[in-house]
Amino acid sequence: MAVQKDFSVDCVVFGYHEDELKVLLIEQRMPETSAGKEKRYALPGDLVQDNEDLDDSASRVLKELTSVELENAYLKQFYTFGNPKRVKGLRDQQWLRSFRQDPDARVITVAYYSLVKMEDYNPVAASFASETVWMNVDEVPALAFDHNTIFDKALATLREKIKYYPIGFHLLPKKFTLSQLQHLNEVISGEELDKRNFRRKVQKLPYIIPLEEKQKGVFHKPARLHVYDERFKE
Amino acid sequence: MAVQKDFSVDCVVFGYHEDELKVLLIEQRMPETSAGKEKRYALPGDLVQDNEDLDDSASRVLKELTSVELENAYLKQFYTFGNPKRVKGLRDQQWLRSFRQDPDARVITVAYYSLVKMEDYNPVAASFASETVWMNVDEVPALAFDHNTIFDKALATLREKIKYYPIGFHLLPKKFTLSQLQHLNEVISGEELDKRNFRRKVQKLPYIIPLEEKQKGVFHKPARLHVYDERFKE
DNA sequence: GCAAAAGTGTTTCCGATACACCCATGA
DNA sequence: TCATGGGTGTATCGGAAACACTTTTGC
Repeated sequence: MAVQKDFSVDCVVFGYHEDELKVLLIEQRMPETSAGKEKRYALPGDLVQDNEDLDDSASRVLKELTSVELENAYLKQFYTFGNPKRVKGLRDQQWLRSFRQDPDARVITVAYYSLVKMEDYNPVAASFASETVWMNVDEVPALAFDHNTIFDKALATLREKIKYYPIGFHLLPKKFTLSQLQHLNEVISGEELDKRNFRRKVQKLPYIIPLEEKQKGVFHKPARLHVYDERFKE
Repeated sequence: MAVQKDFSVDCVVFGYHEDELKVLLIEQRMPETSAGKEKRYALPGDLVQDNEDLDDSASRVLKELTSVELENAYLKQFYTFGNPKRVKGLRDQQWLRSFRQDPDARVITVAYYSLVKMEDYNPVAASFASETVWMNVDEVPALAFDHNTIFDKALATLREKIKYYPIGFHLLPKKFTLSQLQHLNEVISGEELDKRNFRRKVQKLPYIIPLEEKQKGVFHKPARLHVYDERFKE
């Protein structure tokens, strides 16, 4: 008899807060009988349901996490992981035996990455997790299954993509200042940018729209706000 | 009882010959009882075997097609297709019922694209296909399953990638002329390039090595040959 | 000698870089 | 009034683009 097979999706959800790039992790609830009781984190994900398309499955995972309708979330498939041993670790097996119908199934997972505006976002614990946290991307601990591999590839993909395409906006509030945008770019690319050159270049872009509105309640000269013209959404 | 599931890989194999970009298709052998008897083409692909990694599966498909050891073939995963209806067309079902154990299984397919040197390549009919052909990418007919969607995305991915990364070499003979390289770039990108500017730029690249050798037996001034330094392989 | 493609330099333009000071606000 | 980040202009450099003629070979 052939090995039982299953499909899942996993989502690498990026956010940005206080000049730091974050990723959303769930704390994996371990079974009572489990040996190690320390916390363990995983990427949010789930089995693909019968008759459910892959993109819909990823959207559902995201939606269940936030209990918010994220009508326009940026969510892209980026890679599929199918190593036959990817769910065969000891603790992975313990978890699967408690929470999955077919713990011995071979599971390949289609991975998505998502960029969200953290302030719109209110993640809640899903049924199979006890807690969600935003973790600094530099401080991601050892994760369940092959999720470190998935996360690393997601981050590399994001960095690669942002070199050529202006997708960073999805991480910022609707109205943002040019400094916020610059810091975001610096954090993701890891390079410092010259303020004047950056502003000149950005202001030339057709999809960055300056508003008349200014920041309020700040401790210094208030910055002009800008919006991203969503019609350019890739 | 849940729907039976299966994984497959499909390969979009690109080649280049006489200034035209080609794709390798297999003629799908239809069952005797089949209604329509006309030819139908499909991308090469197969089910992923138990305990076989995805990349290995794609390599195997490529190798079976050519019966040649392609030690260094350029072969990259690019997208996964999992629409629940993707194998539910009438002719698709006829084919599956004749050639697959679980014709009703839901199959998601991990798609790869490959760049090969056509002159090294000697594709043979695999057991499930009667013939293979190199088809001009502009003349690809209606294919089996969702293979037109897969092909379109592969071509888009190739065009996108080649904008920034020098992967075209994998399509050319080991020793090539700068004109061949220029034409290749023009065909893939769809844009004409200035000869002098192109040559200046290319000669500055560290991974294009000029040889002392020249073309022979041509009807005009023989061009200098160049090689791609494989150490730069992406 | 002619057809066919190879090969070669210079000028112009534009975007990328480097760099330092004044401004508006809340405390 | 001061601390904080916001906002601005110019000169230089280097790569990108435009452009036409001579060379080598086989026939």
